[in-house]
Amino acid sequence: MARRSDHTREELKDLILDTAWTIVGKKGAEGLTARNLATQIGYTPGTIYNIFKSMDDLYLQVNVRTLDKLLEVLNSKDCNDPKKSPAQNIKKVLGLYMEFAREYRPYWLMMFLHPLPEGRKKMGWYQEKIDRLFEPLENLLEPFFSGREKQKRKMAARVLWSSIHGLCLLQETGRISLVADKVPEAEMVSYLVDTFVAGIKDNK
Amino acid sequence: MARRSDHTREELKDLILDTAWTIVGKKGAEGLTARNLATQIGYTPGTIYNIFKSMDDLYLQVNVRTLDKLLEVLNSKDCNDPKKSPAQNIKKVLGLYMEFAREYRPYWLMMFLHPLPEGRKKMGWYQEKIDRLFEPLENLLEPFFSGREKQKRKMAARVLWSSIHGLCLLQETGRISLVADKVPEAEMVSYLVDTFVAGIKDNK
DNA sequence: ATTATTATTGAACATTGTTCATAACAGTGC
DNA sequence: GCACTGTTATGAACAATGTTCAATAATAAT
Repeated sequence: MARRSDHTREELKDLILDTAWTIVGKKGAEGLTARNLATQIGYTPGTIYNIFKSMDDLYLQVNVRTLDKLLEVLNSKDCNDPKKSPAQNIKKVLGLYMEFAREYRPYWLMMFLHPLPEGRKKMGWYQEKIDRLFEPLENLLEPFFSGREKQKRKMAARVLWSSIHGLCLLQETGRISLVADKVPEAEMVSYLVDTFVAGIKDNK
Repeated sequence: MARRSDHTREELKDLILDTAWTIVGKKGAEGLTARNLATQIGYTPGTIYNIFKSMDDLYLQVNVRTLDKLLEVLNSKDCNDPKKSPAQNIKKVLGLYMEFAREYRPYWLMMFLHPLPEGRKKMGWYQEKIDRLFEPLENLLEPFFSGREKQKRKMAARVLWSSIHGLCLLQETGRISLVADKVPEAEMVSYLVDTFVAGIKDNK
């Protein structure tokens, strides 16, 4: 039996979350089971339930960590270089997104593919956090829209974001052989942005 | 005990598949369990394993059915109306895709979200079937590319398809509040196609 | 009828998440 | 030191998963 004073409640929470993080990194979301996790930290399944309401709760916390990392990346200075054209900055931010999806694949897949718990509607704070994913793009699209086209700009950001998101999903799940005939994915991002941006300009 | 001559092997396969289909429709992929299915057809779990190698095998067969339906829709005459502009036809086919995703949501989600079995790489025929999803778009994009730009046309089709796919995924999983401020999704499709097509023309 | 074949069964196993009475512990008061 | 109190970790137990496989029931063949 683990000594109950080995860790404070706070330490234990961190320990569980950290261990969960490395498990997901190594074996994916499927590998994150209560018993597996408990064994690794030298406790038993029940302990986890003293700290987290459920496994889904723990999954969510891992997702939050992933989301925070992603938001940090997308808000980096590199994506708002005044010396570069808007299109270049947009390419940069979308490229960073794609890079993140690959580098943190198991976490990223967990965030978007792993089954969600039922009562997910009550977590407004989580939704708001996710919605912040659009902000960098919205800002970068500013030069292309007038002040009263804010609505349209928001829509453009969401459509563009969905596009890159769809590309990543097909890429990372391997469900569809996207890069048929060996077209590098970076070229696809580039093509998407160039075409879309050109379309925005032209479509006014 | 069910009489062994109640159904031929072939009838049994159809019965299982049909029942599986309705279960997924009602309760989603999660509701499709061996025991649940077996009970509904008046047999026992073991019987399913006489017909299908595993539950994953059965999942795959359901996906095949879904995929066939989808391919049929996307290849309908409505998407190749010579009286309409290419952009209008493209809108039509993407709109049909989105409609399908909503109408057949549980099946569509199962196809793209449900965990895949490990040895999925060996099923070339399934991959080829999925790849046929791009064909309608590739054809509709023909007017915009010269004969020797076939490669580029393929890429454009994949990028555009991924875009609508990403939109649908975010929509149907409800993970992200895409339609913030009540922008109808049809408007987003319209905007995507108009912008993208305008970009193609301009970007040459 | 007897035998051979084959389809169906259902108990069994290894996994899940989850609960909860109980035991082990740390602290407090005397 | 001892008894009491409150917290924390436990691990057995429950339900439900996919899956296997010897036993059995139903049919076909002889």
